[in-house]
Amino acid sequence: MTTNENKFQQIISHAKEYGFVFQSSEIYDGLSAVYDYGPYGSELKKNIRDYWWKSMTQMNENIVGIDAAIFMHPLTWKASGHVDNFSDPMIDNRDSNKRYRVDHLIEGLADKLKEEGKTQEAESLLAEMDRLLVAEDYAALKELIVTNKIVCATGGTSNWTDVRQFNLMFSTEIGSVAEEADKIYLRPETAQGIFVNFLNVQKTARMKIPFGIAQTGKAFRNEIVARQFIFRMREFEQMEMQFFIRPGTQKEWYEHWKETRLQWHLSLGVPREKYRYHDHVKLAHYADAALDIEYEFPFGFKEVEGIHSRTDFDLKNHQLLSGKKLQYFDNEINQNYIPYVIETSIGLDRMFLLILSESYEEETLTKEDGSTDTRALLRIPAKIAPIKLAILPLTKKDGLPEIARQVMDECKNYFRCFYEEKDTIGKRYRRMDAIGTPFCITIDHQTKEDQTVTIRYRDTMQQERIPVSKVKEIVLNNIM
RNA sequence: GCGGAAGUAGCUCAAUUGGUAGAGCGAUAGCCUUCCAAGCUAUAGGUCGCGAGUUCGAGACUCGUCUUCCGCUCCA
Repeated sequence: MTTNENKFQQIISHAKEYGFVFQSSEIYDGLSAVYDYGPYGSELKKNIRDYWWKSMTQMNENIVGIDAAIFMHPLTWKASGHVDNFSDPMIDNRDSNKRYRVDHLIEGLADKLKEEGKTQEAESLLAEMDRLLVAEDYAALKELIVTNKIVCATGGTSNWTDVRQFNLMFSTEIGSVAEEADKIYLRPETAQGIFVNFLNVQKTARMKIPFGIAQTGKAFRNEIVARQFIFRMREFEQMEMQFFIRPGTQKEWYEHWKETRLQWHLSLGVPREKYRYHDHVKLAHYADAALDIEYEFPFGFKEVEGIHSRTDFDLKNHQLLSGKKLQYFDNEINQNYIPYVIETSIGLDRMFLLILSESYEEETLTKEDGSTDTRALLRIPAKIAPIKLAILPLTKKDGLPEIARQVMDECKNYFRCFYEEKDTIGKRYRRMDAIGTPFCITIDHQTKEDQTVTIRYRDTMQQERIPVSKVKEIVLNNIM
C-alpha cells in the first residue's frame, strides 16, 4: 500500500520532470484540478486518441465520427437531465461534516409531520420550500431549516453552514452585449453532441441501424473533490461512442461492447488481471444497465471506461423538448422507432494515466563491475510512444552527425524521431528510456565502412547490428 | 467543504539559539575518437509560495492567504 503510494508519487514527479504533465498556471500557484500536457505528454495523449479513433471508425464500417461544439443549446441539458438532477442546493453540518441536499432535509421533516398527522403543516412547509427553491433564495432556505429546528441525522446538532449551490456544470454567457446575454453551459459530457446530431449523421452518412457515432473532445465538470492528479479533472477529454440499435436488442449489444472494449484495452499489452468489470447496482436516471471497466491504478481499482445501456432516454427527451421527430424507419421490420443506445465512454486522461502507471518502472541494474545502478523507464507500447526512434551519432565528429542527419531526414516523414549528439551514449539511452522511446540507433565509425548501425531496444537493452537501410522498415513494422 | 501536515534553484535537500541564501544531481556551452546516466572546464538559475505583523534585523517567530499531500464527505 505504502509502496504503491510512493510509486504514484514517483509517476507524478516523472510526468513533470520529463515534460508529460504540468499543473495548470503553475507560475500563479496553479489552478486546482486542472493540468496541462507538455511536449511528450501531448504526443502520447494524441497517440492514444488516434489509436482509439482508428479502432472505432476505421476498423468498423458502421461507425462514423463527428466533432460537435462544446457550446450547446441550453435545452440540451434540460433534456439530458443535467440541469434538474445535478444542480441542487446543498448544506453542510459543521459538527458531523455531513452534507445534505436542502430539499431532502426539508422533505424529511415534512414526512415526519405527516406521520404525526400534521398534514397541513407539512404541505405549507413544502410549498414554502418550493417557492424559495424557484426564487433561489438560499438565505431564506437556511432560515427555514433553522426555524423548523431541523437537526443533523448523524450528529443531532443544527450547526449548519450557509446553503450553497453545487452546480456540477460550468456556466458562461453567450452574446456579446450583456443585456442580450444568455446563460449557457460548457458540456459536462460529449454524448449530447452525438444525440442532437443523430438525424443529421444518419441521413447524410446514410447509416443503417445498428450503427455508431464516435467523438472525442473536452468536457467540463465542477468536481466536488478534485484530487488524484489527472484522474479527476475539471476539464478533461472523453472518447465516446454511441451505438444506435433496435429496441429489444440492447442486451446482446451491451454484452458485445463490454467484451469488445476490454479487448481494446488488452491490445495495448496490459495484463487481463489488471482489469475488472464493475456492474452498477444503482443505475443513473438514463440507464437500464451499466458497468465500469476498472484498472488497478497504484491507488486501487478505478473506473477508466463506462459501458451504459442508455435506452431511448436521450433521444426521447430531445424529441420531446425540440418537437423534432428523432426516429428511424427500419425496413426489415417495417417499423418506425426511437433507437436504443449503448454507450462506450472512456476518459482519455484516465487512459493516459493508465498507460503511465502500467509502463513506469524503476529498474535496478547490475553493472559489469558489480555495482548497481537504477534506470527509470516507460515501457509504453511502441504504437503509442511519443517518440518512436532516437538517432544518435556516437561522436559529434568524423562525419557521423552527417550520416545521422540523413537517417533522420529519411524517417521523420513517417514517424516521430529525435536527434541527439550531446553527452555519452549511455546517458542518451537513459534519457530516451525515461520518455519511453522504444528504439535507438547509434551511428559509429563502422557505419562509414559497411552501412550498418546499432539498434538498441528499450525494454531489454539488447543491441544488434542492422543495415541502415532497414531502420525505417523495422520501426514501421513495430508501430503499425 | 471540514480536520491534519508541508511549501528554500528544474529535482533532492542544507543554512549554528532570528544576523539579509549553499551543495549534489539536472540544464546550457565547450573539451575528451565516448555503446548503457557518476571524466574535465565554464555558465545560467532563487525578491526563501504570496501578503502583512513582531524585531535594529526573519528563510527561520505570529496571523492571513494560495497551492500541494493525507484523512472525512461527495461523484453522471
